[in-house]
Amino acid sequence: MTALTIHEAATTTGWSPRMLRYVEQLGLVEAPRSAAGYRLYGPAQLQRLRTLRALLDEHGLELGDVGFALRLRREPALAGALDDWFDETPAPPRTTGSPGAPVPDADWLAFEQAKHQQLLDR
Amino acid sequence: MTALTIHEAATTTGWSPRMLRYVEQLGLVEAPRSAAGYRLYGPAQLQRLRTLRALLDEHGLELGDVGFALRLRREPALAGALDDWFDETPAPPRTTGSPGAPVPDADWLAFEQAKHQQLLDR
DNA sequence: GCCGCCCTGACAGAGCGCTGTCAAGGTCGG
DNA sequence: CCGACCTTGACAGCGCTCTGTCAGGGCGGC
Repeated sequence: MTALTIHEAATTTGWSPRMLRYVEQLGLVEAPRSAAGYRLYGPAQLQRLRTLRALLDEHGLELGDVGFALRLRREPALAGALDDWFDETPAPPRTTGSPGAPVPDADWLAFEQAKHQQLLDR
Repeated sequence: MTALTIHEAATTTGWSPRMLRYVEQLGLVEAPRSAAGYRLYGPAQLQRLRTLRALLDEHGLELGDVGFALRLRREPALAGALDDWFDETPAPPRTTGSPGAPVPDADWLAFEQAKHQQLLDR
Protein backbone atom coordinates (compact mmCIF):
# COMPACT_ATOMS: atom_id res chain seq x y z
CA MET A 1 0.00 0.00 0.00
CA THR A 2 0.98 3.62 -0.03
CA ALA A 3 3.28 3.62 2.95
CA LEU A 4 6.61 5.40 2.89
CA THR A 5 9.73 4.74 4.89
CA ILE A 6 11.00 7.44 7.18
CA HIS A 7 13.53 8.65 4.65
CA GLU A 8 10.94 8.92 1.88
CA ALA A 9 8.48 10.63 4.18
CA ALA A 10 11.20 13.06 5.18
CA THR A 11 12.04 14.07 1.63
CA THR A 12 8.39 14.54 0.65
CA THR A 13 7.42 16.54 3.74
CA GLY A 14 10.53 18.63 4.18
CA TRP A 15 11.39 17.33 7.63
CA SER A 16 14.55 15.38 8.35
CA PRO A 17 14.37 11.76 9.46
CA ARG A 18 15.81 12.82 12.77
CA MET A 19 13.02 15.35 13.24
CA LEU A 20 10.35 12.83 12.31
CA ARG A 21 11.55 10.64 15.15
CA TYR A 22 11.61 13.67 17.44
CA VAL A 23 8.09 14.67 16.43
CA GLU A 24 6.97 11.15 17.22
CA GLN A 25 8.75 11.27 20.56
CA LEU A 26 6.76 14.39 21.40
CA GLY A 27 3.61 12.44 20.65
CA LEU A 28 2.58 14.72 17.79
CA VAL A 29 2.71 12.38 14.78
CA GLU A 30 3.09 8.70 15.52
CA ALA A 31 3.64 6.40 12.57
CA PRO A 32 2.45 2.80 12.69
CA ARG A 33 5.16 0.19 12.54
CA SER A 34 5.87 -2.73 10.29
CA ALA A 35 6.39 -6.20 11.75
CA ALA A 36 10.10 -5.48 11.94
CA GLY A 37 9.57 -2.15 13.68
CA TYR A 38 10.00 0.14 10.68
CA ARG A 39 7.93 3.33 10.79
CA LEU A 40 5.34 3.39 8.00
CA TYR A 41 4.08 6.80 6.90
CA GLY A 42 0.70 6.71 5.19
CA PRO A 43 -1.28 9.58 3.66
CA ALA A 44 -2.75 10.51 7.03
CA GLN A 45 0.65 10.90 8.64
CA LEU A 46 2.04 12.81 5.67
CA GLN A 47 -0.90 15.20 5.76
CA ARG A 48 -0.45 15.66 9.46
CA LEU A 49 3.24 16.44 9.05
CA ARG A 50 2.57 19.03 6.36
CA THR A 51 -0.18 20.77 8.32
CA LEU A 52 2.04 20.69 11.37
CA ARG A 53 4.71 22.57 9.49
CA ALA A 54 2.13 25.09 8.29
CA LEU A 55 0.89 25.52 11.85
CA LEU A 56 4.37 26.29 13.12
CA ASP A 57 5.12 28.72 10.33
CA GLU A 58 1.79 30.53 10.48
CA HIS A 59 1.85 31.27 14.19
CA GLY A 60 5.54 31.28 14.93
CA LEU A 61 5.32 28.24 17.15
CA GLU A 62 7.94 25.69 18.07
CA LEU A 63 7.49 21.97 18.39
CA GLY A 64 7.69 22.24 22.14
CA ASP A 65 4.73 24.62 22.13
CA VAL A 66 2.58 22.13 20.27
CA GLY A 67 3.84 19.47 22.61
CA PHE A 68 2.64 21.56 25.52
CA ALA A 69 -0.75 22.02 23.86
CA LEU A 70 -0.92 18.26 23.54
CA ARG A 71 -0.15 17.93 27.22
CA LEU A 72 -3.03 20.29 27.96
CA ARG A 73 -5.35 17.94 26.11
CA ARG A 74 -4.06 14.82 27.80
CA GLU A 75 -4.10 16.27 31.33
CA PRO A 76 -7.45 17.96 31.85
CA ALA A 77 -6.49 18.56 35.47
CA LEU A 78 -3.62 20.70 34.23
CA ALA A 79 -5.86 22.59 31.82
CA GLY A 80 -8.38 23.11 34.60
CA ALA A 81 -5.73 24.38 36.98
CA LEU A 82 -4.59 26.89 34.38
CA ASP A 83 -8.18 27.94 33.72
CA ASP A 84 -8.68 28.48 37.41
CA TRP A 85 -5.52 30.50 37.76
CA PHE A 86 -6.35 32.76 34.84
CA ASP A 87 -9.92 33.22 36.04
CA GLU A 88 -8.81 33.93 39.57
CA THR A 89 -7.90 37.53 39.08
CA PRO A 90 -10.97 39.54 38.08
CA ALA A 91 -13.49 39.12 40.89
CA PRO A 92 -14.69 36.49 43.36
CA PRO A 93 -16.62 34.31 40.86
CA ARG A 94 -18.33 32.46 43.70
CA THR A 95 -21.66 34.09 42.90
CA THR A 96 -23.34 30.68 42.65
CA GLY A 97 -24.47 28.74 45.69
CA SER A 98 -21.33 26.92 46.75
CA PRO A 99 -18.88 29.05 48.74
CA GLY A 100 -15.17 29.33 48.26
CA ALA A 101 -14.26 25.72 48.93
CA PRO A 102 -11.74 24.48 46.31
CA VAL A 103 -14.33 22.55 44.27
CA PRO A 104 -15.17 19.01 45.45
CA ASP A 105 -13.20 17.66 42.49
CA ALA A 106 -15.96 15.19 41.70
CA ASP A 107 -17.89 18.17 40.35
CA TRP A 108 -14.91 19.18 38.31
CA LEU A 109 -16.38 18.23 34.95
CA ALA A 110 -19.62 20.04 35.74
CA PHE A 111 -17.58 23.02 36.85
CA GLU A 112 -15.72 23.15 33.56
CA GLN A 113 -18.90 22.60 31.60
CA ALA A 114 -20.47 25.57 33.36
CA LYS A 115 -17.47 27.66 32.43
CA HIS A 116 -17.70 26.59 28.80
CA GLN A 117 -21.39 27.27 28.90
CA GLN A 118 -20.60 30.85 29.85
CA LEU A 119 -18.42 31.05 26.76
CA LEU A 120 -21.31 29.84 24.65
CA ASP A 121 -23.87 32.19 26.19
CA ARG A 122 -22.69 35.32 24.50
CA MET B 1 -3.14 51.07 51.96
CA THR B 2 -1.62 47.64 52.06
CA ALA B 3 0.72 47.87 49.12
CA LEU B 4 4.22 46.43 49.20
CA THR B 5 7.28 47.44 47.26
CA ILE B 6 8.84 44.91 44.94
CA HIS B 7 11.47 43.93 47.48
CA GLU B 8 8.88 43.37 50.21
CA ALA B 9 6.63 41.46 47.85
CA ALA B 10 9.58 39.33 46.85
CA THR B 11 10.49 38.36 50.41
CA THR B 12 6.91 37.49 51.35
CA THR B 13 6.18 35.45 48.22
CA GLY B 14 9.50 33.69 47.79
CA TRP B 15 10.24 35.13 44.37
CA SER B 16 13.19 37.41 43.71
CA PRO B 17 12.65 41.01 42.64
CA ARG B 18 14.21 40.15 39.33
CA MET B 19 11.72 37.35 38.80
CA LEU B 20 8.79 39.57 39.73
CA ARG B 21 9.80 41.92 36.95
CA TYR B 22 10.20 38.94 34.62
CA VAL B 23 6.78 37.56 35.58
CA GLU B 24 5.32 40.95 34.79
CA GLN B 25 7.15 41.06 31.48
CA LEU B 26 5.52 37.75 30.57
CA GLY B 27 2.15 39.36 31.31
CA LEU B 28 1.32 36.95 34.13
CA VAL B 29 1.18 39.25 37.16
CA GLU B 30 1.18 42.96 36.49
CA ALA B 31 1.47 45.25 39.48
CA PRO B 32 -0.09 48.73 39.39
CA ARG B 33 2.34 51.59 39.61
CA SER B 34 2.73 54.55 41.91
CA ALA B 35 2.89 58.06 40.53
CA ALA B 36 6.66 57.73 40.34
CA GLY B 37 6.50 54.39 38.54
CA TYR B 38 7.13 52.10 41.52
CA ARG B 39 5.40 48.74 41.37
CA LEU B 40 2.79 48.37 44.11
CA TYR B 41 1.89 44.84 45.14
CA GLY B 42 -1.51 44.56 46.81
CA PRO B 43 -3.18 41.48 48.28
CA ALA B 44 -4.54 40.46 44.89
CA GLN B 45 -1.08 40.44 43.31
CA LEU B 46 0.47 38.63 46.26
CA GLN B 47 -2.22 35.96 46.13
CA ARG B 48 -1.69 35.60 42.42
CA LEU B 49 2.06 35.20 42.87
CA ARG B 50 1.63 32.52 45.52
CA THR B 51 -0.91 30.54 43.53
CA LEU B 52 1.32 30.87 40.50
CA ARG B 53 4.17 29.25 42.40
CA ALA B 54 1.84 26.48 43.55
CA LEU B 55 0.69 25.96 39.98
CA LEU B 56 4.25 25.58 38.76
CA ASP B 57 5.23 23.20 41.53
CA GLU B 58 2.10 21.06 41.33
CA HIS B 59 2.28 20.35 37.62
CA GLY B 60 5.95 20.74 36.93
CA LEU B 61 5.45 23.77 34.71
CA GLU B 62 7.79 26.59 33.85
CA LEU B 63 6.95 30.23 33.55
CA GLY B 64 7.24 30.00 29.80
CA ASP B 65 4.55 27.34 29.76
CA VAL B 66 2.12 29.56 31.60
CA GLY B 67 3.14 32.37 29.29
CA PHE B 68 2.19 30.18 26.35
CA ALA B 69 -1.15 29.36 27.96
CA LEU B 70 -1.71 33.10 28.27
CA ARG B 71 -0.93 33.50 24.61
CA LEU B 72 -3.53 30.86 23.83
CA ARG B 73 -6.11 32.95 25.65
CA ARG B 74 -5.14 36.18 23.95
CA GLU B 75 -4.97 34.73 20.44
CA PRO B 76 -8.12 32.70 19.86
CA ALA B 77 -7.05 32.19 16.26
CA LEU B 78 -3.99 30.36 17.55
CA ALA B 79 -6.07 28.25 19.94
CA GLY B 80 -8.47 27.49 17.11
CA ALA B 81 -5.67 26.47 14.78
CA LEU B 82 -4.33 24.09 17.40
CA ASP B 83 -7.81 22.70 17.99
CA ASP B 84 -8.18 22.10 14.29
CA TRP B 85 -4.82 20.40 14.03
CA PHE B 86 -5.47 18.08 16.93
CA ASP B 87 -8.97 17.27 15.68
CA GLU B 88 -7.75 16.68 12.16
CA THR B 89 -6.50 13.18 12.66
CA PRO B 90 -9.42 10.89 13.57
CA ALA B 91 -11.87 11.05 10.65
CA PRO B 92 -13.10 13.47 7.97
CA PRO B 93 -15.25 15.70 10.23
CA ARG B 94 -16.92 17.31 7.24
CA THR B 95 -20.12 15.35 7.77
CA THR B 96 -22.16 18.55 8.11
CA GLY B 97 -23.42 20.48 5.11
CA SER B 98 -20.46 22.67 4.18
CA PRO B 99 -17.75 20.90 2.21
CA GLY B 100 -14.04 20.96 2.86
CA ALA B 101 -13.52 24.70 2.34
CA PRO B 102 -11.26 26.11 5.07
CA VAL B 103 -14.12 27.65 7.06
CA PRO B 104 -15.36 31.08 5.93
CA ASP B 105 -13.56 32.61 8.92
CA ALA B 106 -16.56 34.76 9.69
CA ASP B 107 -18.22 31.62 10.99
CA TRP B 108 -15.19 30.88 13.05
CA LEU B 109 -16.78 31.68 16.38
CA ALA B 110 -19.83 29.59 15.55
CA PHE B 111 -17.53 26.81 14.46
CA GLU B 112 -15.73 26.83 17.76
CA GLN B 113 -18.97 27.08 19.66
CA ALA B 114 -20.23 24.00 17.89
CA LYS B 115 -17.07 22.18 18.86
CA HIS B 116 -17.46 23.23 22.46
CA GLN B 117 -21.07 22.19 22.31
CA GLN B 118 -19.93 18.70 21.36
CA LEU B 119 -17.79 18.71 24.48
CA LEU B 120 -20.81 19.65 26.53
CA ASP B 121 -23.10 17.07 24.94
CA ARG B 122 -21.65 14.05 26.66
C1' DG C 1 20.90 66.33 52.31
C1' DC C 2 21.66 61.23 52.49
C1' DC C 3 21.03 56.62 52.32
C1' DG C 4 18.34 53.20 50.67
C1' DC C 5 15.17 51.69 47.70
C1' DC C 6 13.09 51.89 42.97
C1' DC C 7 13.35 52.20 37.81
C1' DT C 8 15.21 50.48 33.03
C1' DG C 9 18.62 48.33 30.32
C1' DA C 10 22.30 45.37 29.56
C1' DC C 11 25.49 41.60 30.10
C1' DA C 12 26.77 36.83 31.77
C1' DG C 13 26.49 32.16 32.92
C1' DA C 14 23.87 27.78 33.71
C1' DG C 15 20.67 24.93 31.76
C1' DC C 16 17.72 23.03 28.37
C1' DG C 17 15.60 22.36 23.57
C1' DC C 18 16.42 21.41 19.02
C1' DT C 19 19.03 19.25 15.37
C1' DG C 20 22.81 16.73 13.27
C1' DT C 21 25.77 12.98 13.34
C1' DC C 22 27.74 8.70 14.56
C1' DA C 23 27.87 3.68 16.40
C1' DA C 24 26.19 -1.01 16.83
C1' DG C 25 22.98 -4.02 15.29
C1' DG C 26 18.67 -5.76 12.57
C1' DT C 27 15.93 -6.09 7.96
C1' DC C 28 14.98 -6.17 3.06
C1' DG C 29 15.44 -6.70 -1.92
C1' DG C 30 18.31 -8.02 -5.91
C1' DC D 1 25.09 -12.56 0.48
C1' DC D 2 25.68 -7.62 0.11
C1' DG D 3 24.56 -2.97 0.11
C1' DA D 4 21.19 0.17 1.44
C1' DC D 5 18.01 1.17 4.52
C1' DC D 6 15.94 0.85 9.27
C1' DT D 7 16.14 0.67 14.57
C1' DT D 8 17.71 2.77 19.27
C1' DG D 9 20.98 5.27 21.98
C1' DA D 10 24.36 8.60 22.72
C1' DC D 11 27.07 12.78 22.20
C1' DA D 12 27.88 17.63 20.41
C1' DG D 13 26.96 22.31 19.20
C1' DC D 14 23.97 26.33 18.55
C1' DG D 15 20.69 29.13 20.34
C1' DC D 16 17.29 30.47 23.50
C1' DT D 17 15.31 30.84 28.34
C1' DC D 18 15.90 31.75 32.87
C1' DT D 19 18.08 34.10 36.63
C1' DG D 20 21.52 36.96 38.83
C1' DT D 21 24.12 41.03 38.90
C1' DC D 22 25.66 45.55 37.79
C1' DA D 23 25.40 50.56 36.00
C1' DG D 24 23.23 54.92 35.60
C1' DG D 25 19.68 57.71 37.15
C1' DG D 26 15.27 58.99 39.96
C1' DC D 27 12.34 58.92 44.35
C1' DG D 28 11.38 58.98 49.45
C1' DG D 29 11.75 59.09 54.27
C1' DC D 30 14.61 60.53 58.21
